[in-house]
Amino acid sequence: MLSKKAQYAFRALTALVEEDMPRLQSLEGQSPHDPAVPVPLNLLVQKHPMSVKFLETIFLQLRKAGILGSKKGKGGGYYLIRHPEDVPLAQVMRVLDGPIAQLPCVSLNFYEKCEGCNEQQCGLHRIMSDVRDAQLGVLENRSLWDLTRAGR
Amino acid sequence: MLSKKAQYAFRALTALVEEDMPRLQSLEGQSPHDPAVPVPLNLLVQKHPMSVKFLETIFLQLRKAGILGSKKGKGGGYYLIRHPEDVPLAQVMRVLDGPIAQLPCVSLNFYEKCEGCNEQQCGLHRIMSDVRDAQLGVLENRSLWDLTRAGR
DNA sequence: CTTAATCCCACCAAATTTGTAGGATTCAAA
DNA sequence: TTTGAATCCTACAAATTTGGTGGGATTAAG
Repeated sequence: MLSKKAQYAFRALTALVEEDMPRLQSLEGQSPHDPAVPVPLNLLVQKHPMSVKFLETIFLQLRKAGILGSKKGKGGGYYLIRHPEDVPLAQVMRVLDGPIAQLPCVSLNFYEKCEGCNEQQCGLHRIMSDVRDAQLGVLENRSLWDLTRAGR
Repeated sequence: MLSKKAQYAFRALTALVEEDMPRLQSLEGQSPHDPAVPVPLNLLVQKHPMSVKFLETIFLQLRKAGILGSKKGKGGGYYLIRHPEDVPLAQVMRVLDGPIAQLPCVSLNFYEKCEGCNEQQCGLHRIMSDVRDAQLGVLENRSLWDLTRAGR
């Protein structure tokens, strides 16, 4: 299951993208030239009620991971560094929740050898690799942009 | 990620199936007529080192869920009620770890409505449904039997 | 100078996970 | 009928993770 952290993050990021919508739509298909406008957290929290303090720690993580940028002081806030279409959900989840795979020994980004099981001939290893591939097939190909487009 | 409980369970169940192999192979394709032989926990633990006490609580859960049967007393132990091919991994995981889905509102067996999000037009809901389907596509179609067959 | 915002870090309470302890019960075989 | 081997059951304990909170420091606009 997704942690509350990731759930809050997705809600807030959705709101952030929607806030940035006018600018993003200004140049259809091409990357916009206007710089992103920082959105303060309290604005995002108004749309989806949650603790500002908690969201603060979440967005801080996302900033350190290179997904968000920030501007301090009055008129500051957070903004997306890349186009929302270029941020797969898998990346957000890895930053906040760690591995996506069901076992450390099948994780692509958080691999750890499992002691006492020969990966070549371990049935569980093979099956969980299939599960991981199935999950990533979706999560690497859906972006923050897709979060805002409700109907298919 | 799978809990230790589920990981231990899969290891022990693999050992249990292997222990029962001669009987299962007696009638290729057809269900065997010989009754299953109870295997005591200490035998399973010898193959994959782990706490007997902990495995006890795990197998107790699996028995109450109708996956395992048990026989008490001397010569007793646990045995599979159905053919290993008829026990999808998804079922074992649900018993021990609960929901497989990433969100309660997309879970088939542990559904809970998420407050503050209209499921019809929630982008996250739609995407996580796709993830769930992708996972179940594997987990509902791989069984305890597949755990014992190493090479494809 | 004031106000609004992020930044940073420590800490905390609750929940969950990962077991352990100790006996009660059942059954087969000596 | 005694003994030993096994499951059954419940409670509890230790460790880890989760889900936050608090208090300030820093930065920047007006």
